[in-house]
Amino acid sequence: MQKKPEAPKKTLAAPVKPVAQDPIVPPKRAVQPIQLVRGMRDLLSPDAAYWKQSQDLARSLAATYGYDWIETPIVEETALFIRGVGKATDIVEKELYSWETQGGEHVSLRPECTASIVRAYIQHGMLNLPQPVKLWYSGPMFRHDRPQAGRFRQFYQVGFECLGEADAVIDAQLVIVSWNFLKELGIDATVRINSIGTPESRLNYKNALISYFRTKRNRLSEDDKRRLLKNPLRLLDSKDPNMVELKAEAPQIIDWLDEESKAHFMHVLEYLDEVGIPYQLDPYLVRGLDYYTKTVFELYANSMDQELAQSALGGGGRYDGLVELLGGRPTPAAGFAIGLDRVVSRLKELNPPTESERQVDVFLAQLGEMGRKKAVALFESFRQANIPVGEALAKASIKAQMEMANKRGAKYAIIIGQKEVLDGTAVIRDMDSGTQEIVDGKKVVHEIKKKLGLLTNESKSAGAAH
RNA sequence: GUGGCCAUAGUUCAAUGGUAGAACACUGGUCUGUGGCACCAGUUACGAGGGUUCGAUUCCCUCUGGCCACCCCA
Repeated sequence: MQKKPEAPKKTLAAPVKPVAQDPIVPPKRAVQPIQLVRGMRDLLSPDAAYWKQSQDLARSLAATYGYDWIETPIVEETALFIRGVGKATDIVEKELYSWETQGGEHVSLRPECTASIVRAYIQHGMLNLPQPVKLWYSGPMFRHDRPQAGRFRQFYQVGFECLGEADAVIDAQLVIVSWNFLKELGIDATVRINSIGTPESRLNYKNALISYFRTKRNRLSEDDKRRLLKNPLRLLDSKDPNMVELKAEAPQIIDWLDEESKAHFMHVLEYLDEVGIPYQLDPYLVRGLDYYTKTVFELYANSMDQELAQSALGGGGRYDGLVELLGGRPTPAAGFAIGLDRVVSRLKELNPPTESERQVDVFLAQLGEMGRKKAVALFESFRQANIPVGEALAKASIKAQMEMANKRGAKYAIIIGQKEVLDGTAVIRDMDSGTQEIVDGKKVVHEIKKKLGLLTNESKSAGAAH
């Protein structure tokens, strides 16, 4: 190859008159590629196995623990979340995707699913079903938060909710299920658990906390002063080093629980002890949603190297007041949700993806137009026989096809060229040994079945009778 | 939402005030009858807009997106 292009380029360039009538320079690209919307992402095929693994496990746990499938809409009336999650929470205050529809409805993308489940429970009269009603869900949630690793604006949760039963054993079993979920995926996690009592006892505690911190007001950071006014419970998980000291002296919620909540919490812990679930009592654990009562818990990944910021994998608790708050009859309930995005990234770290691309046992290679035609038909025969076969029908070179066969880990390559078509045969190549045999073209599927050990005794004789 | 760092081929990374290279990947060839090797060739990028400048991918501003910390949580 000479450098011929030089000349034509110049001759082409010369006659172009710099008319410059249109100042718009032809763009390098026809159109600009469009970026992802902030905080959104594509889930791609190489990760499919991890998603499937966790979703399958959720499904099977649901079956064994007796949870029924439910899927609620992604869009709900905004009021559901304002009432359900709580007006003063971060989720509602600054993370809600809300808009007004053409019809004037005020709707939002769900930031979590519990409120929707409760709405469905009320709406479908599930209180008439045998109690408790146990439901599980899996799907995308949306929060307009600042994205970071492990934090997306559309993220996926799988959750279990148990409505209509107040007993502490429910709380315990929910912790057990969520723990088992992570455990069976091979994720080492810690349960942190606490009780925040009834709304009344919590209010008393809140007041005690406020008066305690008021006396230390001058030692609080601006941030913490704001929290003291807005959500004093949040002061407890402040990371300000100053707070560690102040916290130690602060009243603890445990001491402010009513007798019933205290007993309830003790029962929950006893059940957990019985099953041997490791947990940490965390007197500072208060969840960011208003609806929780009594038991609250969170699951954290135990990271091996450095402490990851986004290590919260899930959480849940009891929400005895929520059904009533959303217009149903007073109904006790509890549940949890686990963040699949973080679980999947954890799984991926734990079991790095293997190099294996789409593996097939058999690869079908063809040569020449006649061979290709035959191969198209033969591929269909394999499909009917339910045997996955790789192909590159659009490729002409046998070499390229053999490369592909190798890349996809095929044990056998079937080769059909001009010659085979004329003879009514096919070549089967053993990719490991490199040996080849010529078989009757009509029996290729049968031969491959035999080699792959897919023949039962019956089909063996059936194949022979053919 | 606040603050900081960052943005170059599909990916991981270079270089440069005079419009860009490598590796891997991809496509083709050596080789219309055979893969795991080798060699050769080729395609593909300065996130967007504005400013400074004779000239900007490089400097400045804005936007967009990513990462980190906070906030909060999954």
